Amino acid sequence: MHLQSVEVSQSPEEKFREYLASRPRAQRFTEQQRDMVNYIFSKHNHFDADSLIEDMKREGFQVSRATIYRTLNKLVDAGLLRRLDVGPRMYYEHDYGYPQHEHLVCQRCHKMIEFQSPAIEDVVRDVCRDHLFHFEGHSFVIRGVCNECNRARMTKSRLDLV
Amino acid sequence: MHLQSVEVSQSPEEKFREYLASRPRAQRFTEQQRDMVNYIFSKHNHFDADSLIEDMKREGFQVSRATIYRTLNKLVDAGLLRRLDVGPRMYYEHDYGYPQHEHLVCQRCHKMIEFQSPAIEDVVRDVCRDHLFHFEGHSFVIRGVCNECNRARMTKSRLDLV
DNA sequence: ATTCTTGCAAAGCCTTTGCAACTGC
DNA sequence: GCAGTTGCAAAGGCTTTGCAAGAAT
Repeated sequence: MHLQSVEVSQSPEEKFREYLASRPRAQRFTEQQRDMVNYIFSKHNHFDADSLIEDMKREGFQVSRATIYRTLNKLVDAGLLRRLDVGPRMYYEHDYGYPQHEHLVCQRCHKMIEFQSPAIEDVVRDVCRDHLFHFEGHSFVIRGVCNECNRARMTKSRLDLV
Repeated sequence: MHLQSVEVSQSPEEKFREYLASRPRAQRFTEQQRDMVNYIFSKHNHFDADSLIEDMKREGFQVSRATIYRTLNKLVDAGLLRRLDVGPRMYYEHDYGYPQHEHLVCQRCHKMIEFQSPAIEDVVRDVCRDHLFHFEGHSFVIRGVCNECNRARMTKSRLDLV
């Protein structure tokens, strides 16, 4: 179901501490931040700020909306999370320890399916070279309806005919 | 600079009228809508709602924010415009009479550079087939810094060294 | 002790919407 | 004249932020 993880030498928590310590003015590592990093990296999910808040609260963690947003931004800066700018809200996913990939997004159930494509990496490299464009990142999203939702729809329309 | 246009048999205005007339309950074609269609298709630009309002007002057209938003949605439904979900606001570009393409987005000057890539079309087709995914659309955005901004930056840093 | 983080609520930003007046057909 | 459109201002949805209290180093 998931793509294969990449070898990493530090835990996400260690990597985040290192990032915080390396800032021009050292930033602090708090309990809530530690809980967030560990919670996020204990799962492999695409998530948004709201569902993270809801899930962590349900599991008994102390989290506030403002701190979630602030820490998510730091985690993106630190290279631990990737931001997926798809639709009206931001989604996040593991960056650290997880390979570059692209997404299929189902417009009915909002599931995200990951896939890897060397061909796309090639296109990115060639296009940036041709345009003397300094690459910083890319996002590739295919929108549509996943197999399950499609089957549900077909079953329903067959029933409608009866 | 631009990609080559595609042959079309109707004017954008005609195509929009046809779309409006074909709705379950026929919708009306108003003066402000006509002005918008003609204004938008008289230029080739990526634009957002705000800049469209500003530009049209500057050229003496009567436009209101609510109507701009409402009409942009209709133009997307009608297949005249494509919506580019990049960054915090929506951008729009011609769909009718313009070929499918992808974008490089400069993070300094926000310029969008278009490019076409058959390889990407192939990847889309293959991936959707493999995942039994019903394709509805895709978006591919490469983020980075364009050549001009890069040169400006390099010139500046050279000056800084003096 | 100092400086950063937190949490609340308020503000910001973009987009949508309720409603009364208006207008295309 | 009916049904859809407009324009205003208000509301909505998501994210950021000012500030006073609290915590990390």
